[in-house]
Amino acid sequence: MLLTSERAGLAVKAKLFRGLGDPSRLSIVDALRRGPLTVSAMVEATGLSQSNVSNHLSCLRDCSLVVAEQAGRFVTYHLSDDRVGDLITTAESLLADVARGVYECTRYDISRTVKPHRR
Amino acid sequence: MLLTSERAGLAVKAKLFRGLGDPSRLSIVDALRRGPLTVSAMVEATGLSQSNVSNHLSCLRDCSLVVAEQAGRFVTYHLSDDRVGDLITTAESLLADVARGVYECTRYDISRTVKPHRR
DNA sequence: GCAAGATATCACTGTATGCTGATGGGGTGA
DNA sequence: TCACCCCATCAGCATACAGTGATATCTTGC
Repeated sequence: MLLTSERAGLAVKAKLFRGLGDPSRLSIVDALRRGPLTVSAMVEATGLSQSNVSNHLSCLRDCSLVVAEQAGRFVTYHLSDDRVGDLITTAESLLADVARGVYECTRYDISRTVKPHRR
Repeated sequence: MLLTSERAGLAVKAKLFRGLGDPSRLSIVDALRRGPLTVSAMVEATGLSQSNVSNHLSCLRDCSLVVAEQAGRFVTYHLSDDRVGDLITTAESLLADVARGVYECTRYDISRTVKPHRR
């Protein structure tokens, strides 16, 4: 049986993974792997609505996965730590071998991709 | 704007992270890092209900994150790939530095830990 | 000061998904 | 073959959470 401290540790780890476990958020983090971006650049890059991107950024910022820097009217975001990108890299490597299995996993809605905002 | 192929890639990656993004599933995977376990051993280790563990295993199995082996009445599970454990290790390393931020992230319900099954 | 642009916030809604309890199925030993 | 484990499956329920649209906040240039 798990100890309370173990439970808490697991919860935090799960939250970290969950932070990356949404297609929209992941697309944001993924875009930031190539370098810092402003919010509007991310809106452009991901095709998500501005409020949606901003909401996700709020979450990622609270979680210390990204860091914001105000520059005039613009706010530039970058990844807080190289290991955030490392997680994605490792995931890609793993998926190169087991992607089919993950793709066919029916527990999560397979149609759920990054949904571009109309307009 | 994202291409369709990029969208699909992101969706699969997100699903992988999401697989690890639930405290109950993560507790199962985490337990398996120390070696193969039967379902009943996982029920014992995590404190989750049998059906709950089995449901999560079904998902993890479909996603090729764990592998099942029948041995008599028992079914033994082990991680499909070392990189699954690597993801958790990297996450732990990262969290050693930014855990407070993740912990305080309010977008996800902070009270959501591994919920032991009564009885 | 004011208009315009960039970003953040908020309430609301629909839906995905985690948990449960009951049941089914398959293997095993007596 | 029959009782007993071990595990899988399924329907139902409750709820967390992603997306939207409207609005607020902040900055800059005029």
